[in-house]
Formats: sequence, C-alpha cells, structure tokens
Amino acid sequence: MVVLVSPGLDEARLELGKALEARMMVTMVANCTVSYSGRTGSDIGEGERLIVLKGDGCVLVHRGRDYQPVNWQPSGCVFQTRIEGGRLLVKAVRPSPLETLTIEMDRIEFLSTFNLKDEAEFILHSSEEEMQKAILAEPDLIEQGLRVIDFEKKVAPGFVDVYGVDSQGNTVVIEIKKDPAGAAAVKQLVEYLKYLSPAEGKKVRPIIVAPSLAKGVLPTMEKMKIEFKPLTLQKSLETLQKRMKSDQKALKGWLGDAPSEKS
Amino acid sequence: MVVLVSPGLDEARLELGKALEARMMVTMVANCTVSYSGRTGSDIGEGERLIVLKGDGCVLVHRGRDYQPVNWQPSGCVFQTRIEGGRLLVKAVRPSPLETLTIEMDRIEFLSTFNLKDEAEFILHSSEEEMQKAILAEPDLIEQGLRVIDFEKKVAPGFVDVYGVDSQGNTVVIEIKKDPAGAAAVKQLVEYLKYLSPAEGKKVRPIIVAPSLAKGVLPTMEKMKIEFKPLTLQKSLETLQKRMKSDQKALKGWLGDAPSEKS
DNA sequence: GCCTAGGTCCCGTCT
DNA sequence: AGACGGGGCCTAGGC
Repeated sequence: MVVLVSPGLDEARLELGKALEARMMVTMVANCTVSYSGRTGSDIGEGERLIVLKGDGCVLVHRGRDYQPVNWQPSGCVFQTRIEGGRLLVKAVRPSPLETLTIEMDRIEFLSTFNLKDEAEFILHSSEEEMQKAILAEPDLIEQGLRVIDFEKKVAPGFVDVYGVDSQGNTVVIEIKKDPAGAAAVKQLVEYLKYLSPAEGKKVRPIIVAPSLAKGVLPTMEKMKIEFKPLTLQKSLETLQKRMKSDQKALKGWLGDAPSEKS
Repeated sequence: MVVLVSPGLDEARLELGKALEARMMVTMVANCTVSYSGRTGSDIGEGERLIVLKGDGCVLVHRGRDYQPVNWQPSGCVFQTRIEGGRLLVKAVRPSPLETLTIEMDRIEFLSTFNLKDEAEFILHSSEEEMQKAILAEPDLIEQGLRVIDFEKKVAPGFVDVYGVDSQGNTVVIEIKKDPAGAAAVKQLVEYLKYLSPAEGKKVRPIIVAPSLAKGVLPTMEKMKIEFKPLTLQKSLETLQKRMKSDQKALKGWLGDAPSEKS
C-alpha cells in the first residue's frame, strides 16, 4: 500500500505506473479535465474529482455528488500514462468497441494504491430467477395440475420464461416479472404468442406472474386474454426454502440419517 | 482534507462523522462485510474493499475488480455510524423505496475525506439528439425537398422523432437511431403508423434513419414498406459544424465583422 | 461478433 | 406518487 499526499506529477506517474503494472487498485483525487471519445463523445472542464483505476482495466471518475461516475471505462482497458505540458495524462483505451478516455491532471491532491484481498462470494437473494425456480419446483404456485415442459424456451427472437401445459392440455406461457408488470411485459408476452401454437383443439394461455400490475395494462390484458397470477419474491423464497427442507429430509431418509459428505 | 492510514475504529468514526456532517466525500479501504436489504437482499463476507460515501448521500462499495460496485446506495440516503463488538458499522438508509445498506468494518487500512471543488459543466456530444438536430437543420440530408413540420410529435403511444412532408406532399415519419436499427426500432415506427394518416390522395412514408440496419429486420421493413436512409453520428456532427460556421459567417456579416461579445 | 433480456439497474420527465 | 423511455447504460448467456 502506498499513500502520497500532494505528490509531484513525476512521483505520481511513477507510483501509478508501478501499481498498474502490478494490477493494483489506484485511487487519486486531482484537479483534472476528462474527455471521452467512442460510441459518442464527452468533455468536462477543470474540477477536482475522485479517480479510481482497477487492476482489471476499468476506470471511474467521480464528482463530489451523484451515484454515477461522470466518466468511466469498463473492464478490459489498456492504460497509458505520460507527462505533457505540465500535466499528467492517463489514457484508458478499450479495444472493442474502440473507446478512449483521457484524464489530464494538473494538480494531484492525493494518490494511493492498494492490493485488495477479497475472496468472498457475493450472494444476491432473489430476483426473477428465484421466482422462476419456485415455479419450476412447485408449479401449483400458479395453478393445480400445471406441468412445466421447458423454461427459457427460445421462440422467434426471445425466450419464454416458463412453458408448460395445464390440466386440460392447454399450452401455458408464463412471463415473470419481479416488479409490477407494465406495458413492456405485456408486449413481450404478446410477441411470444405469435410464435406459439396450442395442441389440436386446445388454447394457448398466456399468464403474467408478478407481484402486481401497473395501472394502464388491464385493458390490453383483457383484450389479449392474458391472465394474471400474483406472486411475490417473498412467497417464492418461502416456497424454495420449504422445498429445500423437505429435500433434505428425503435425503436423510435415503441415507439412513447418516450425515452427508461434504464436497 | 484528512488522510488517515490504519486508523483505530474510534478515530475513524470521529473523522467519518465530521466529514458526513460537512457533506464531504469520504473514501475508505477496509476489511468488511456488507449486507443490503430492500427491493431484494444481498450479503457478502469478509474482504477488503474500497468504500466511497458522498455528500449527497450515496454510497459505493467497490471490490478489486469490476466496473460495477458490488453494493451501493443511490443519492438521498441518511447515514448512521456506530461502533459495536469491535467493528465500525456504517448504515446508509434510503427512505423511498426503503432500503438499507450496512457495512461492518473490523480493520480500516485507510480513510480520507475531501471537499471537491468542481463547478465544471459536463458536455455529452451524443446520440440521437445530434442526428435529429442535423436533420432539422438540413432536411436534405434525408432527401431533397423534405420539409420538416414537427419533431418529438406526440402520437398515441409515444413521440415521433421527426415529422414532415416530402416534395410530393406525402407525409414523412422519421425514426432516428444512433446505433444499427433493430427490430425494436421497426416495431416502434410501425406502432406510430397506426395513428398517422396521409393527406388526401397521398401516402405516409415511414423512414428509419440510422448508421445501418441490424441483420433480421430487412424482411419486415420491406413488408411494411419502411424506407432506410443511412446517417451516421459523424455525418450529423459535420453537418451541424458546417451549419454553425455558416451561421457565424452570417452573423459576422450582420455585425459588420465585429468580434462577438462573450457571455 | 451480434442479439436478447435483466438489473437493488439509475435517471429524467411527464401525468 | 407511478409510469415510461433512454443510457457511452453494464453484464451474462446463446449462437
């Protein structure tokens, strides 16, 4: 770890180069201008900003406010540094699509480099995927007798979340949303319908599964005969939890209560 | 500006509190766990991360790699700090939607606080808007004789980018895309067509203006009789540039070559 | 490489 | 407030 307060440009460039070489993270606070050129272009004049360069080749330039960086570059960039006209220039070039971020610093308040030890796994509890898992594990969440045939099924250009048949032999097409389902969700489902046919003498039943419906969509849904089945993340998680417990119990039974091996 | 290297928890909490009170930016590097609870939930175990807290109440927790923060909170949060069980806890609570981010640090490598002076304006040279401006300034970019009547014209489900008449009196409806136009662009344009009628004995001519077309859309476009006019952002910018120069020349002429005032 | 869809998307804008 | 669309969106998964 290196911490420099108000380093000279040469000193800063030296540490910066060493750190980038070693794939370390660098944070700087500097008075700078930033310009971007690529898919579009941008410019911002002089100001003090926090600059973060990571070992995987991404860049963040943050102002004193706002969640979003004012300029950035995603992972995979090649860095160059050089001193020119009394300024420290840092270029981050992304090869594809070709994009260039250029930071020109004339006064560096502060520079530090770190090697962050972090092997932890990130666990996100629940999203659409959890709802899908719950439906696959327990189709009765939607309705009794539903059998799931496929999921993430490819139709024309897109993917049906869950695809199955109901107890009457009708085709069931489910679009899952974790947030209140709006017009976009309905449109998506309607689009899929064009490419799906029911069995002989049967119907296709499009169903939106979501915690609730946005306000304007009811008329369209009625017109298109789309059904709505409320399901929350909460409920999905509970279902999966229960399922896991009963699976464990079943496993115990199979193994005669012996503790299972660890992988 | 304050810079502390390996501060104790109490010292860190003191500086943190002072900085947050003063709406300054704080950056820390610490061994920590982070948990989030709100629209969904997440957890991550022990690891060293870069933590940024800004004066407008947003938080970023960055790992050693990846462009995106592993955890975050947008602007508008209320911060709380406290020491508990040998750890420094920082909570960032967002009132609506109610979400809580909790960072528990047990070893702080580094803490710094800054007051960033930055009044610069951010200028994005970009995108659809420049292309639209270019077309409005020079309709001949699309075809000779085109007259623009309106832009961002409201029709039932959205806004028509540019709306005009061609030299034959046909209605022209233009959808602009800065990227290769895909199925979505075609669909959007088709949607608008339902709500637009041509003049007596005339046609409605839908035109997609984009640098190129995505691969699958040609059949649909032919079927729907949608025209394609290639236009790049580059070309648009050149046109606007030229336009600006000629405007300046005209202005100079008006002012008798006097240098224009600075605002 | 392109295309599709999701995200704790974030963000502005309008009703 | 909710709803809708755009973003240099980013990112993951298929093909």
